[in-house]
Amino acid sequence: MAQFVHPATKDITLSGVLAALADPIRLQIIRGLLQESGCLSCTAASPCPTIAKSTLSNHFRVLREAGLVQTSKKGVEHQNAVRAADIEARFPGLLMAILQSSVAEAEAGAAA
Amino acid sequence: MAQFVHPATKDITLSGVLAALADPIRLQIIRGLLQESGCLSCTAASPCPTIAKSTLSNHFRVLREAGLVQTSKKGVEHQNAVRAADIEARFPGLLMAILQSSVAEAEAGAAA
DNA sequence: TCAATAGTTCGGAAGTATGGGACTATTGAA
DNA sequence: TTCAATAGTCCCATACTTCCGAACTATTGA
Repeated sequence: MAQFVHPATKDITLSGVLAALADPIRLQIIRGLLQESGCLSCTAASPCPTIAKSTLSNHFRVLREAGLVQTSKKGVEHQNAVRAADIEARFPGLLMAILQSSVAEAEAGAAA
Repeated sequence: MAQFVHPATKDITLSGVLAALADPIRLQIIRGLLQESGCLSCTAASPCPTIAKSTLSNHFRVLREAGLVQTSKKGVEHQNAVRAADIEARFPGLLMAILQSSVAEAEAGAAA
């Protein structure tokens, strides 16, 4: 297993990023990671405890392959961090706009 | 068939928008529509002539249901327009950020 | 060495995309 | 009115992805 395959910054695709963030669970994972200033284990980053481990593992694989998170093995856990700087370098403003939209949507939903 | 069902502005979801734009073909359709200042027929908006009509129709259905385009019947054709103002009202800056990222990606690809 | 914990991988069920062909609706000509 | 042409949609079969449970691997600690 060793280390995971992460795409280079230049290999991050817009479609990949959008597809990864189109899933509400994955978007929440990213939001959670950013709130905790990065570095959470997979289960700690799960937005909802009923999700099966295998499903969660799959979500993290998608996020890794999209270039959104960097995973490194640390003992028995995996440390996950958002590659915010890489995303910003490749697609300036994109991640911020999506996260702000996510907040806007949550607020509108709460107000309704 | 009459008119199509378009979601209200407040019913546009972030996941729906991201999922719709995660497909490169649909993203190109949106870019094409915006370049032509809206209003293109379905086949005219197709980025590539080899796509089957049924597939194209399906892409437009996804875009409509996501709230990204407004389709109205005009004679034998369908007029498609991007709901830029609605998207901007619901998710300020989002569409612009995605489109700019799309341009950035195309330029980086061309430079490589 | 054995148990516990954190993730990954495998396999089946359910949902989703693609494209071919048939269908509907409008237009224009005979 | 009737017929052909054109623009899209609907239906179906095939192929691919997603989700979850179960089995597996790797690390830690007793």
